[in-house]
Amino acid sequence: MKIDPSSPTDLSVQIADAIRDAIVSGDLIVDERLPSESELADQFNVSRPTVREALKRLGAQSLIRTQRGATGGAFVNRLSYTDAYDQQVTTATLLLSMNAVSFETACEARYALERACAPLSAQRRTSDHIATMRTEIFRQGQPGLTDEAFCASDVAFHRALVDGAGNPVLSYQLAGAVEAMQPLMNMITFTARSREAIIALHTTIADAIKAGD
Amino acid sequence: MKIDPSSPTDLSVQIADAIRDAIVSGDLIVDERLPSESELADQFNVSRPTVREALKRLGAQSLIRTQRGATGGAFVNRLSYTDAYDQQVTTATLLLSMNAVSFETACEARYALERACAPLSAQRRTSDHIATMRTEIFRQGQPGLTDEAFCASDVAFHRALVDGAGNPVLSYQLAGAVEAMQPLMNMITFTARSREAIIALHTTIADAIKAGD
DNA sequence: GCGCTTTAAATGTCAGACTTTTAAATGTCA
DNA sequence: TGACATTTAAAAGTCTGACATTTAAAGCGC
Repeated sequence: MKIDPSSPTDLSVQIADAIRDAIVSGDLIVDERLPSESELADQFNVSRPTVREALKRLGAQSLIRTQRGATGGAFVNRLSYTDAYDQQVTTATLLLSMNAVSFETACEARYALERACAPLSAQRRTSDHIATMRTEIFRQGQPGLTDEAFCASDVAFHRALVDGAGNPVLSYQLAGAVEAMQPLMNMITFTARSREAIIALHTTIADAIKAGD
Repeated sequence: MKIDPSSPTDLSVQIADAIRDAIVSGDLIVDERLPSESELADQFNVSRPTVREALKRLGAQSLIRTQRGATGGAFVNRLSYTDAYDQQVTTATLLLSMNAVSFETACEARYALERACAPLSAQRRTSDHIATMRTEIFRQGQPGLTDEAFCASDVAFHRALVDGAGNPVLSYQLAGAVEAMQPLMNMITFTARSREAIIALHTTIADAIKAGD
């Protein structure tokens, strides 16, 4: 692992990239302990704060975790499904809220992805998933429900549908599309009529999934 | 924006979260300049290195960019599609390489996602997409092609298929599944027979897309 | 009015010290 | 001997203050 002090790129970025590459390429394996900050500073011939900034970058990407104390240090992190999921949701939310993609595009993507999940979900869903879907449909039919609560319930319904497919990669992908759309959907006012239409659609879907179709 | 100095959580993490929330919630808008590091240090009542570590975290997530010089500083970043795409690929690659999800699961997800894209792609693909697909199929049929090159061509084929759908969100989602699988696929040896089967499948797909079906 | 120089503001980097946390080594007592 | 308390050392977390570098704008001379 080498860096170029004369490069215009920040040293902390170079160091972070060097360590990241070592992790991705497998030179550093999961749960392995990195040298201490002082040792890294010596290795790269930079100061400790610079090393720390690099480590913070890696920490932000969940590539490492740090522990204080005698046996502490920075450890290569096993990227958990939950971490990846959170990152995905944050990224997708920003993409939408900053208008990098339009609401319509996201809607279309969500619909297409759900169509892809439905057959798998029909095969594998447990009774829990069906129950969740039914509960949410019932909730959506309650009078006096705020638009915001209606949206939240809608998201919960779709998540149950996707989770039913039993494929974490799909759940993870759709999480971005579904959850990221929530803030935008909260700005929409649903009429009683449109709510009815949505509930009817949900009911049809739930029935089909239950029937294994 | 407030932090709790008595909390066990690192101050730099608290600060990063506070600023991130301000961005996501819209309190800080795109291209807005954050206060200088010294000012932030005063506001949060911490030292400048601590603020810097927080900013590095945000920079790693592409939430801000920094500029040096007189009018420099940290600016709220418009998350570009490209940035999100790169992050997605990195995350997905790690998920797979660290065995958080199995190769089979990823394959299934890829297949399901592609089925979702195919109808859209059939409608919207340009002749460029078709041409790319044909080129890659031809390349795959070349004798003497290494397994690695065969994989790369396979990835290119699938990317053309997805891009044909003209939906950046779908392209972005599938990018993770497709590109992340490449390193694992590179470890597979393809027999002449299995290559033939794959090429035949690709040809069928390309024909169907071209026919608008 | 154009172009060069100066200057100030901001980030990037460094050095060294101190604080806090944590676990292991050591010591003490029943 | 064994369980518990104490000490100690290692490491991250934080702070202070300084200097280097970059960059754009203000100032100046022609």
